[in-house]
Amino acid sequence: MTEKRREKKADLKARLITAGTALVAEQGLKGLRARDIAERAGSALGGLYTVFDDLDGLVLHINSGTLKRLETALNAALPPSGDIEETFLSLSLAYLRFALAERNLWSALFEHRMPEGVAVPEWHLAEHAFLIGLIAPPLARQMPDASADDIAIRARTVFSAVHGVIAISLEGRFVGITPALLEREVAALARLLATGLQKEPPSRPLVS
Amino acid sequence: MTEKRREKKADLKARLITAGTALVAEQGLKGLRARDIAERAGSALGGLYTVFDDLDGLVLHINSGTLKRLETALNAALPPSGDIEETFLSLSLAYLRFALAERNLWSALFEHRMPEGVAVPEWHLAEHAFLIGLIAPPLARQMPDASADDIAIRARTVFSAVHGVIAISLEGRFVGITPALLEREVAALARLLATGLQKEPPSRPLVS
DNA sequence: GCATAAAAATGAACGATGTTCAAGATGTAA
DNA sequence: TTACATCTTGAACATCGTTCATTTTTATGC
Repeated sequence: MTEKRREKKADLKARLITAGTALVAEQGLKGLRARDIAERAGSALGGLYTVFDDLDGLVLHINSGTLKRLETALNAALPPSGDIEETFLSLSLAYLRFALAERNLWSALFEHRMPEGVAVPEWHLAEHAFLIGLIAPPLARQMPDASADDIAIRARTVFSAVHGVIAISLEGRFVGITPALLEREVAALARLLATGLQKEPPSRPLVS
Repeated sequence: MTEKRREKKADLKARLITAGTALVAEQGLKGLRARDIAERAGSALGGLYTVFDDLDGLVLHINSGTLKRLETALNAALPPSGDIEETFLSLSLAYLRFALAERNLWSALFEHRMPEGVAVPEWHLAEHAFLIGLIAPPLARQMPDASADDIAIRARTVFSAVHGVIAISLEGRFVGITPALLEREVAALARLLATGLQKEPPSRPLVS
């Protein structure tokens, strides 16, 4: 029965992620402390480092859980029709509501930085792919001549634009904006993106 | 001559900001250390705390300088015509180039967070206003019935959308994208925003 | 069951960090 | 020059992430 060891380790890992998630939700990523996590998870300080290489490893797993919940929320918001305008609008507003509901955890997705020179592991990068997967299909219908790569890039642009509006707003860097107005802006942008972003003619020269 | 004291203090402050700016440019905001700053500025460690309350105060001033350079760069990119499409396109590409040229300093603008519960000081929030001021005038011409507040909000949406595309790309969270393709996406978005974001009819209901 | 070896959990200790403050250095004014 | 006020300094402190010798727990052989 070497299985008991596996179970204990898996249990500790789960408890650490749960504790870390709760702490990020309460105090934000900046307030996350190894000692607090260990205490909350009912383990010794060193226990954390038997499961993860360092705090960044734990944060990656916290963010992984947040991404899974985001995926669930966005999938639930997908309209059955597949109409691009309806889809973008519904996804954008669902994204906004998720960001508001899980503010600190959502922020942690984008605030977290690996140490200088250390890359985000491949398995975690791949977890972001579903976002493109949600946006690309209706977009592809509207860009019949575009390659799959171009559609993926354009889908990323669509996501990034909506994300930018929400992120800048919730960061509170500019003048504040009411939730209702933020919804209005997100909706307006989503509608515009749904109808306007045809494939750019590659030959059209840019302003230098 | 109590002036000599003022000068020395102002000189120290300038040296600290210069040193901090250089260090952020070289190693990013995460790599910024009080001891490194003091050493490079030729002051004792404690000197930093005679000028600033804490490191956040210094970062605010570093970011302030970055914003001023950004303002200069964007003003230089303003086309004489005042045409909205030309303006948005030119501003967006200038913003992208600034972000690429001063990557770490530009990142610091948005990465930096005040400690839990501490607000960004008013004087620094106000320094972001020029961005709205650049975008609002051509937008106002296209939204003759909109209030000044609505135009400011819409201008912020325009900035945020372009910023989002650039930020997500430079964060490298999704699959990488070449600089040329990023320019293409930014240009496509800028053009779309220039022509498409009319004032939203306030009565139009949103999808629930 | 018991003894023994292997593995894992523990928390004191380490190095690095931001910040403070008593002591010394420097500037101001008579 | 002297006496006072002010500023500068860097050792000391508190707190952080991380390590690792020690202790405890688990697995194995008889």
